[in-house]
Amino acid sequence: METFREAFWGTFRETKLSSRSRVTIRDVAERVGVHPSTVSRVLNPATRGRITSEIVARVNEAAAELGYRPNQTARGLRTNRTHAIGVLIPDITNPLFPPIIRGIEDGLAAQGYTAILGNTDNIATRETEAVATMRARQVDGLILATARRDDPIVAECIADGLPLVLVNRTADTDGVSSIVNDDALGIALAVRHLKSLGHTRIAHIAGPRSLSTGEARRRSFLDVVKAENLDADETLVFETTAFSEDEGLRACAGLIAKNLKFTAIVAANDLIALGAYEAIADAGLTCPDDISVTGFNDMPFVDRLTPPLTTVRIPHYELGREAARRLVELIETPDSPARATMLRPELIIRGSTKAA
Amino acid sequence: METFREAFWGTFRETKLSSRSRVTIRDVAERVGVHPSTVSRVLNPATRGRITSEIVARVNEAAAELGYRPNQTARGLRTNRTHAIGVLIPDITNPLFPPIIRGIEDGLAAQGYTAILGNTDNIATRETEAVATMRARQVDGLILATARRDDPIVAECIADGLPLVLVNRTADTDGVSSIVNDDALGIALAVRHLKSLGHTRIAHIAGPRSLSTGEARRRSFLDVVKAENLDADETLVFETTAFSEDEGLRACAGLIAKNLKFTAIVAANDLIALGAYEAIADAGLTCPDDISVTGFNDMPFVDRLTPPLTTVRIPHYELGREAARRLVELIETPDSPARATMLRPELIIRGSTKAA
DNA sequence: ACATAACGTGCAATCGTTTGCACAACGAGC
DNA sequence: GCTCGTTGTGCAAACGATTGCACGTTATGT
Repeated sequence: METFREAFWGTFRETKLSSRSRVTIRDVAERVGVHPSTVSRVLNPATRGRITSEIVARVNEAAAELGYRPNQTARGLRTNRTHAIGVLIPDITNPLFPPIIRGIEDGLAAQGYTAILGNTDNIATRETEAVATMRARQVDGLILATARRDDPIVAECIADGLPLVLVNRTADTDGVSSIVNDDALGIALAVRHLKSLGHTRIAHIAGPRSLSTGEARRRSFLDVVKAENLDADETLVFETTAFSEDEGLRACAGLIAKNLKFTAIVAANDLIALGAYEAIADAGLTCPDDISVTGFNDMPFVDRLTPPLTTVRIPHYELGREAARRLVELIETPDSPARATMLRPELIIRGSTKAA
Repeated sequence: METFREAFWGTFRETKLSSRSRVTIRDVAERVGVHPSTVSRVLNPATRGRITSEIVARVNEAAAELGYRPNQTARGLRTNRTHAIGVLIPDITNPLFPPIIRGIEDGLAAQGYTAILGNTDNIATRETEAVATMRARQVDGLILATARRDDPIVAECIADGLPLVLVNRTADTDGVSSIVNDDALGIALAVRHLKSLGHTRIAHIAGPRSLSTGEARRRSFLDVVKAENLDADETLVFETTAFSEDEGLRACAGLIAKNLKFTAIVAANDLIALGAYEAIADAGLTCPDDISVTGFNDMPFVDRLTPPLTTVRIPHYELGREAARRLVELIETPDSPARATMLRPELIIRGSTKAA
């Protein structure tokens, strides 16, 4: 019987050899003639110093020869650290997100972490489900680009002590780290630009108030319009249910239909601005001759539109990169405090705005 | 001493409880009063049938009450399956890729797998490094959007028996599964469209020959031009070193400078077409009045350019989705054969092409 | 009613690493 | 030359789940 098992395991090993994660720390140890733990210590920079340099050399050599690759799964089980980070975004095909994600990935990779991505389409159930999946995978932390102002997931993570950083959008919950752009400043730049062009009746197509970006931009719009002594007519603010082109179209069409005599629109983001472009064309008007439009985000390719979109540029890549850096800090420095960071936006003046 | 350890572990457990993967299969087992293996069997759909339904119910209840979440890391160590897939792409900020990635993720998620993303910027060293990282993480398979025609990584994966699917680009290696679009057909559609508009001298700005897309499109262009009895002048084909806007600009400028009297350009992809737009404008010409241009891919927003780009639409999302499906098949059906699949592209006629 | 099969559950080994502890061997101090 | 520190390694127990095997129970057939 023993011979059978021997044979079985023999072939099994062989099969495995020709396929997956074949060589283990044990194989390396055997070849060098030391204990597996010694190999482990050699491979770990922190404990390497405790081992005779000759053995270090021989272990490294053997590891290289055998093509040893540490098994992160096993390591993760033992250390309870996977060096994997869950990244939740609404939808990767929204052009706003790729640069942010790229920043996150670069930032994480630089520190030895990798990202596990999940698209949630802004659907709450998919969000909780995605978080569950990530946690089952034992991620060391989470970066959310999906936060709502009142977000149970954020609350849950904080309660559970799971390192968390919000990016792009933040939540009202306090004690949460976030990297967002300065929405208030961005809107102020846009409004002042329009004022300098002589516009006095400016409309705002706002995003959903359930999102920090929608609310902060709307709030700022109202404040700045007042501060700058422009027509502060609340009917000029139209609230959408999503930051989408369709909603922008619907909102702008509504605004035009009400015949409110505005000469400029501050859109809460670029997609809404795109919708506004359509609505303006549909109404037989032209941008910027009849109505000036500003966007928000400076998504790729909005400089190629007709007319090129005047918009508020936010540092997408840096947002992501900084979020990654912050999260790793949170993970590796046990009692680092939660901080909310705002990055500075910049107004990019193009062809969609002109003198009233 | 024992008391100290007790105390230590006590607090440790407590700390852990309030933070990470707290409740294990053992906790559930204890509460129900059964052996951990029984809990495991209940939780595994395949073995659940072997357990008394009353115990199944009690285990499920206890698991729910305790908020038990299986630890994928531990499971992966034991089963040697992580249900994680490595996805390598050149650069997520290239608008071509987000829809593909979205397709991949949706396809994987539908079958219980998750994607680990890596950007390689078409740099070989980053590719091998990324693959090493993925393999260290014990991914169950790889989807590559980064393949070159002659690609050592592809060869390595096949040699090692690591399930692999190429998407968008393929490799010359045989025995590899791939999901790509029908490049030859796409180019044929573009060329015939231009011929039908009366163009006879058509230029082609080709992509790198080291990539299957670059080579297949170039090859097809030459074939179709000949087959359709158009001017088959090899000097009308300009080869770039990358599928980028810069390269498109450079190539098109070169073509124009040589005064070759062509009236249309078939660009190997949309970014190259964008570069061509610039070069045409720089030369004081206009598209499509002086030169018609076709692209390839139908990236988001090319319908918003001036003029809107006539291009070959490839089914990005389906490409990704199908790649995911294929990979899972490869993983779960041991001896499923490698297949190369081509999806059908479609010509989208817009404003960048007009009668000669 | 008895032998046997089928069924349900427990036992223990295992996946590949890490790490606290124990313990040799060595040089140094007296 | 003996003890005491270092220093460098080995040992073995984890981490949390899966799974072949064994065993005790109950149902089945005659």
